[in-house]
Amino acid sequence: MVRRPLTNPRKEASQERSRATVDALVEATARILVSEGFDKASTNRIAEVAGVSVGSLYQYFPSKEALVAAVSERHRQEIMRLVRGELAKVASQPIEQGVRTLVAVAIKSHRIDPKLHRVLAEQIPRVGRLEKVETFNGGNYDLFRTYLEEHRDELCVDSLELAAFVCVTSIEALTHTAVLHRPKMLCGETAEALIDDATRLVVGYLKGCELR
Amino acid sequence: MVRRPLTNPRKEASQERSRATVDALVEATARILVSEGFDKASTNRIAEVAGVSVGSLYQYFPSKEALVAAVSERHRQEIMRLVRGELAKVASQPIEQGVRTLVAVAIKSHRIDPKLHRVLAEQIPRVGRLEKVETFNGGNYDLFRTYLEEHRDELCVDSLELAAFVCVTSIEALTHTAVLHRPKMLCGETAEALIDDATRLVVGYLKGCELR
DNA sequence: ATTAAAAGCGAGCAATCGCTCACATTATAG
DNA sequence: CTATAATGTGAGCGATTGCTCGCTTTTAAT
Repeated sequence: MVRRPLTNPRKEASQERSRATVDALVEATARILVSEGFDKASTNRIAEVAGVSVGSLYQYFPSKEALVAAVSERHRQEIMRLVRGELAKVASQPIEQGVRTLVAVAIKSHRIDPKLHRVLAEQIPRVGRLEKVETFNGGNYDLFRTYLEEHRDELCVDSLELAAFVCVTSIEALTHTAVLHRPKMLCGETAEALIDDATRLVVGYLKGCELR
Repeated sequence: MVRRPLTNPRKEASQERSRATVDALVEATARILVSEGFDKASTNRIAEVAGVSVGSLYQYFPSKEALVAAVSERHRQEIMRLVRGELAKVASQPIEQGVRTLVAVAIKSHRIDPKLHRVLAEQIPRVGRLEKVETFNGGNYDLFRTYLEEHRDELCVDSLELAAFVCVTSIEALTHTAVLHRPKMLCGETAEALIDDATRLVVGYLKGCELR
């Protein structure tokens, strides 16, 4: 059996020209996802918008899924960069203030590219290699867990593992749902009310021992 | 301009035979969604599995979307029926016990048909007439809000509206994520720990005044 | 028995999709 | 300059999709 010479191999971009092509493709995919939706993001259309040929597209991305995954990954990393930075700042602050900052940054992270965030959350079928796109929190659990460990003495919970899950999941859900489905909730003083309550929810849980 | 005689009109099933056809179609759609995924759920395949012809399918459902929407709606109503029933039982119980029961029922509701629930949550592109599928909580906010109103004196929150949002969103996210992405968390005593913590999270928020 | 409406059928059309491949162009090395 | 690799091209294939329409069968009413 003979290996086909050089047909399939999806290459890694090495020269500068090809790097630009790859960037254009990812960027075009993101733009189409936002402006036309997932259905309309066909490989032909992506290539057209990117200003390259379909052939070139398939030199760097083995499938349409791979392109969407690249867009999703880029977005996830932007969010992680923001969260990581903010978490470093509040590392030494007490729980009360730290959590409040994190709630604020959670909202902020949903505003990096809200339209893309929405499409990624609502229109992408999590299947095949898109299965692990899941939530954008993968690494956030560990980050927050580490933060909690450094404040162990302030806390009143049995398991930091479980606590991190409860806090991150709740904050993510509250901010995600608010931004996507309750836009009014983030206008004017209502936004403050949400941040207040979300903070109280989480801090009360982390510090309150009186119950059980 | 002449109206086409009887071509498009997607009819409401009136005779008994056609009712069976409609049921078979919805059931087939659900089965395919679960066993083969959204992509494979083509109208031709749905009709084949249902044991009817594509023509019959289009007599009752104007599009593939409509079929998926019907499946989603059926699932949503099953959940609502469960929640509504349980909420009636705890209506007169104190917050502490009521919330605990509701957390339990939230988990239970995710187990009505977990595989279908997962497909509906992860693979269905929320677009067109599927846009309002959203979460399965639409009516739950109001239900829970009513419950809170009847226990106003036990609570320590500014806005019941906001409180209902915070509680329902958190409980839904915690149970949803646990069932779908943390199956181990619901085995043995870990399940109790999650229920304990989720309850403490919500109750502490609803009753705790000491903070701010 | 006659008739008309209701329900069911399925071959097949038009459109689209993801993707390939034979070829052209551009860059790099000797 | 020449050779070779890297990069880019786009017509178009094969498969699939959502859906239509002319037709048959079943049911209910007269």
